[in-house]
Amino acid sequence: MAAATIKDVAREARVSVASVSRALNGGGGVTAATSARIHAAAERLQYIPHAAARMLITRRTHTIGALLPDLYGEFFSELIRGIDLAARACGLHLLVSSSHGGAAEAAAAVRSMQGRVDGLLILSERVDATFLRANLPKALPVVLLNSAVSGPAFHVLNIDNHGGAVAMVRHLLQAGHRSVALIAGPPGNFDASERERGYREAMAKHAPRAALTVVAGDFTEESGYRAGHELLARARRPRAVFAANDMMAVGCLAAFKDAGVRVPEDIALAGFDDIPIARYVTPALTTVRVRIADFGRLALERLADVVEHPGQESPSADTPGFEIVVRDTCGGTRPEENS
Amino acid sequence: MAAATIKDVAREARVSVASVSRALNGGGGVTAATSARIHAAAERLQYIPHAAARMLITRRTHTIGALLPDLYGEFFSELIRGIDLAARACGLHLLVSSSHGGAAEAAAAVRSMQGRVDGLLILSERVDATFLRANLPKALPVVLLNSAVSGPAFHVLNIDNHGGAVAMVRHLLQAGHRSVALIAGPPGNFDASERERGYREAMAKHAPRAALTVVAGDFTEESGYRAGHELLARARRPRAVFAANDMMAVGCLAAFKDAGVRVPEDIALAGFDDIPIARYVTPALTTVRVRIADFGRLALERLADVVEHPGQESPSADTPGFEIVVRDTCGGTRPEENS
DNA sequence: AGCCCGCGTGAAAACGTTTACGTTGGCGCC
DNA sequence: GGCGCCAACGTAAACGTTTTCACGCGGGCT
Repeated sequence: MAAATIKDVAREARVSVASVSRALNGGGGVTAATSARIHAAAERLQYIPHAAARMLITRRTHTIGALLPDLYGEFFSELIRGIDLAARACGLHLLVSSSHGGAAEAAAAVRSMQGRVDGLLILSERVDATFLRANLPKALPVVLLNSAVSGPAFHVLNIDNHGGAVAMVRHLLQAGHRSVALIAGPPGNFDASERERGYREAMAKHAPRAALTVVAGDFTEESGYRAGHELLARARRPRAVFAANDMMAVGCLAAFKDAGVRVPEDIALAGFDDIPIARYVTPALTTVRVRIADFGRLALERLADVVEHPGQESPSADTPGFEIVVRDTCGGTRPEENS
Repeated sequence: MAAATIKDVAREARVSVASVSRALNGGGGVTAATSARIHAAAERLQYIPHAAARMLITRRTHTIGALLPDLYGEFFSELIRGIDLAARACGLHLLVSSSHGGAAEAAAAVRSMQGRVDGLLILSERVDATFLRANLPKALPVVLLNSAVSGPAFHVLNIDNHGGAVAMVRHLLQAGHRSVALIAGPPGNFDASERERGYREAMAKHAPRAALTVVAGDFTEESGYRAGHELLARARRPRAVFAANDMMAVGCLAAFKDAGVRVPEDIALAGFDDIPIARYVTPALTTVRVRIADFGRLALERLADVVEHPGQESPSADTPGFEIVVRDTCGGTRPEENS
């Protein structure tokens, strides 16, 4: 038997479809008595409004789309978690679409989401302003995550890469380490460049006379391992190393272990992200934790706001908080761990 | 300017809307010439069919819903990844809905997905056969993941908990350890009970004279830690410990370390899941890896099949493969690591 | 030559909902 | 008591698509 429609409910409750719609959607204009009769009828028939029909007439899908490059690893797991939680809180559905390497794929994904979503959450390296303008109807609300595109045209939400890096480098310096080297992230990457900027800025401010040491990396464990060996081979070893993300720090730690260099006695080490593994390597990794789930939540709330009140003011620079999580790899004083 | 509709395209191409629909949906009955004209017009107007209208008339959403208990951690990250990949391959959208602790929440989630999806992928402890029958229109295709509900009524897809446990226990025994203890998972849990069943079966078969040792756990790191101490306090320490999941194994490892017990010299240890952390603890954890992404892929493909060909035969017992990943905690011979 | 078939096309119904607009009845007010 | 107004409710249009049906027409068959 096919699902009950609004007409069935109307017939059952001996009213018109209009009254059913009004009673069920709460928009007044219905006697308490009839409303009760309608609700009873709906309950009896197990009536569930047909979402598509409602979308069609309302032009609202109550769904937001999340466009991600790939959801491999803990970062995206946490991100989606935060987004999902917030979506549920806002009464919105979440349509995810990930794993598009190329711009063409991303374009196809965007296009296929047309009309299924009220707004779009986009986190992708490939996506820049021109791409967006080419592939998006400008009516569709969009919030960009961790994106280099700026300007008042789009809403952007970034992790505090810069602030976190500054805080960590300052922490290392204040722990007594004179020189801090950086293992950088991949060249084109926005997060990577922001973290490097933070490193340079903090060094310039708090250790203006120290030499800057930057070795290349690409956010992978292997690149961290290589970078670790490269640092050890240098004439003047740094006293501390700040890896632009945790995976590289883990690789670097392995390199130090293999070389018989003690951490943190011989050299201090810190990462960025606070992935779960950071807690379990030995010694446990000092890192900067960014509240990824909060990040996702903020992004969705912002998008929901834009969807609800279109044509509002230009983007505010909201960022989720971060914390320096001091564990065993950085030496110096060790405040309590904030779990 | 509002988005172009099929009528606009029809006017632009000087044909009727019916022909536009036919031309664009590929279902013959249109001259090559007119088809070309229609495609050109559609291109010119940037026409994108309105998804809701299509759903309404077609009764197909080209979307499948994934109902998960919570997407915290690597397991769900991988699972969604596999599902998403397969969904893209099948040309389906993915609507996720997670984080429903209670049955009431799950029911609400299911209800709100009504009409938005062609099928449902459900992974939830709370969901049993009666719940499903109460909350689902029986027309909606459903595939249950890792669920205890059996019978021909529903399609079920399970991880090979039993097989993995059997294989691991056998491996430990063949590595020369006489006695193997089990750190069990939470009592009501389906995965946990299946793994315990595998443990008992393998012990009965390969070490019928050995004593069975089972200590309680609940899949958390803390419970593993407690279990580790409990095992050490026993009069007769087992030679090997099989933890029903990796997190407990990690906790147990910490307990052994704290107690000065060497792994694997004094006691061997193995886990289940192969979470990323397993590789990074020292010594690296031997465990059984289940291909979670494959699991998600299989589940979605199965669901897509059911959606496409409804009323087919009862569920086949498809399960994703697993591998014993031998690392450093189990002693004995060490084959190559298969990464 | 007449007939029928099939192909290309158009008109219109249908999907289930919301909502603008009538229509009714009851009630207060003069 | 009549007039008008408001609340409650019904009617019907509209959303954008697919799909069924009918129509015209050209050509191959008998």
